[in-house]
Amino acid sequence: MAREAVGRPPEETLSLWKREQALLRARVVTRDTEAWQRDPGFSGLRRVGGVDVSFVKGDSVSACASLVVLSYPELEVVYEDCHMVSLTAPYVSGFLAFRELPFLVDAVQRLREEEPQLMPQVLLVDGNGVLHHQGFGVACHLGVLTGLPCIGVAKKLLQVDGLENNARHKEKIRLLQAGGDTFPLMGDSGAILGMALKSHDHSTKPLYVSVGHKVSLEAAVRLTRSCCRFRIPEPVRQADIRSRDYIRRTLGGPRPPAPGQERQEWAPPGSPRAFPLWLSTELL
DNA sequence: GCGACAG
DNA sequence: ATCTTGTCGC
Repeated sequence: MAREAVGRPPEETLSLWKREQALLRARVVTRDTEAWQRDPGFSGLRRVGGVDVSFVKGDSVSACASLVVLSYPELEVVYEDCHMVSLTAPYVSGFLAFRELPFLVDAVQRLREEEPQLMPQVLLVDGNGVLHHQGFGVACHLGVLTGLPCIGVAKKLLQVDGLENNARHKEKIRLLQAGGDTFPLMGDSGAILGMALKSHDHSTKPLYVSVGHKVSLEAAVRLTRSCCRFRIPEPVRQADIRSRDYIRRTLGGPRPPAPGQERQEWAPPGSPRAFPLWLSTELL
C-alpha cells in the first residue's frame, strides 16, 4: 500500500520541531569524551557503526532502516540490522531527524538488547551534526538520544549561516590535493561548523564532516578519513548497500501504484496531526 | 517566475 | 532519497 508523504507539515508542527531542537541542543557535547579519540592511531577503538535509510522507489513512505557495525581497523561487518519501516513525516530541509531518527533509535535499542557487546563506540551518520540551521542536525539528535558518540557525514554542503556552495567554495575544493586534505567551514558567526574533507586521493567531491556528539571535530575528521576505502566511509557505505539489498530481496522489484491511495495530503492546520511528532518527551 | 534544497 | 547502463579510465 504505497503512500506518498508530500507537501509541507503545518507551521505549528515545524514550530514544535524547532523547539525540540533548541531544547536538545543544550545536551550536545562537542569534545572528545573517550580515550581512543585522543590516540594518534585510535588505539582502543574496535567497533564503528553506520546508519542509513533507503527508500522504495516511487514510494516515499516505505523504507529500510539499517544499522551496521564494523570492526576497526579492519572495517569488516560484524553486525547488520535491516528493518522495513513506514516513514510518516515528510523530508523538510533542517528537519531530517524527525523523518528518519525514530527508526535509527529503534535499531540502536535492538542492538542494546540483543547484542550489547557489539555496541559501536562511535556512529557515522548520513547527514550533518552541528553544521545545521539550528546547530542540531540528525547526527547530534541521534547522539543525544542514544548517548553514543556520533559524527555527521554529509555528501553535500548544507548552506547555512552564510556558507554557500559558490565559486569561492568550489575553488577551495579544487585546491584540495590528497586524500585527507581539508578546509574549515566557518559560518558568519565565526564558528567553525565543520570541515570539507577530500576522503581519498581521486575524489572530486568532498565530504562535509561535522560534530554530532561526544567527539571533537578534529577526531571526527580523522576517524572519517580512516574509515574511507572509497569516497563514502565504509560504515555508512555498508549501511547504504545493505539497506538497498534488503529492499530488493523483500520487494523483488517495482510495484504498481495502489489505485486510490497514491497520495496522502497533509491535514489542514487546526485539525488533528496526521503523523506522530516523535518528540523526545514521547520517546523517553 | 526562479532559485534553493542534509536525506 | 530516487529516476538510470554502459562505459571510460586507473
